[in-house]
Amino acid sequence: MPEGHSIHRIARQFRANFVGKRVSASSPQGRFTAGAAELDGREMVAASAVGKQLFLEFGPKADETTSTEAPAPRILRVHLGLYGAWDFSGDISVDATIQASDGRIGQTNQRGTFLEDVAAELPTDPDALPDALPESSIGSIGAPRRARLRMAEGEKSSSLEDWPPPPVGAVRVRLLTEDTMADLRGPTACEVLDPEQVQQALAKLGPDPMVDSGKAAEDAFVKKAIKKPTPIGMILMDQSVVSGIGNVYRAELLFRARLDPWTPGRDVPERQLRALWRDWVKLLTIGVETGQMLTKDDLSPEEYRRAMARRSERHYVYKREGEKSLRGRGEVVMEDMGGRNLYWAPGWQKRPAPKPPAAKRAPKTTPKND
DNA sequence: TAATTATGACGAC
DNA sequence: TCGTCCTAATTAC
Repeated sequence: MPEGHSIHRIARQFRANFVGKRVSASSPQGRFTAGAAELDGREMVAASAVGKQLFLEFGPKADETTSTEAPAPRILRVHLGLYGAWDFSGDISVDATIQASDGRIGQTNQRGTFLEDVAAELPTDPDALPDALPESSIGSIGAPRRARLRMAEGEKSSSLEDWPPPPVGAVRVRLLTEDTMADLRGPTACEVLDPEQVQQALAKLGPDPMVDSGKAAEDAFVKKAIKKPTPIGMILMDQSVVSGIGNVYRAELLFRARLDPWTPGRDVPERQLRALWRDWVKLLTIGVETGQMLTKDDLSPEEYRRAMARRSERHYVYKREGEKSLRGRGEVVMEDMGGRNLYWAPGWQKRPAPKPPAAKRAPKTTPKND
């Protein structure tokens, strides 16, 4: 689930429902007891995402405010890895456009109740998505899990006395305020850092369109990618080159760019690298606003409705091996690239001609043939 | 009930 | 290039 768009949505959720509140931190699973104790009782003062990493900043402990030294903020850094997830419950302030485990599309209300009838109000024009979604969608959770549905169903019989709900499964960290709760399961990274360590973590990351906007960000991506001998399909997954792209967005970006994933970065024309960055900006924006990795953009209203209902209908090539109905854009194959499944359409995605070796003094006219 | 799978990243050779 | 870590849902048996 978690490519870059999910993490930005999770950060939004924390900003909406946790920042500015005092937090009780615990580790029901027991694997993060010391870290939780260090955060327990602090106020969450900021929440942000860079690429696939989440940073939750906490203020000083109560007894630190009297200390002569400047109180050190503590930052919880979380990386969800392949299957980590945050589950929110309580007075979660936003309504999220979500897809339930059974494929239904709808929204959640403040206590996670699944509401189906709002699906009809969704815009049918994919290009209109980022601007057309109602304001209430901001701050929603990431992809829902069955657990959220159970929670929603349980709401009917539950009462306020059940608060907080008992942890279900292996909860690494539970963050609890008076009226909201966040449970973290299965992260690949979860640690408490000081500000300097945060800077070190950030320094390893390439630009993230949600954080680094404008030409400087695009240039930073191009500058790194254009000199690498590595296949562009690997480069897009390299978080030190560009942040937030995972296996789905990688495959879809390259299909949309008509670019052979095996093309070495240094053989990709600069204008095509710039186009890749701009398409990433577009796809990430849609992802953050909708919570879905919607990577097709030539859909009829009917196709759009189907894409919202079925994940497989949202992508051109990801997990579409054997797919032949690409409207003349070839057939999808699956290959291994660096230990990950790569999906692409060889008939459609081309390798640009390698650049001619750079001459010492580039002649203005066409060089003569020897 | 067991095996498989996953939208990730790291470290040992 | 491997193996490893972490969890839950899905699929196979």
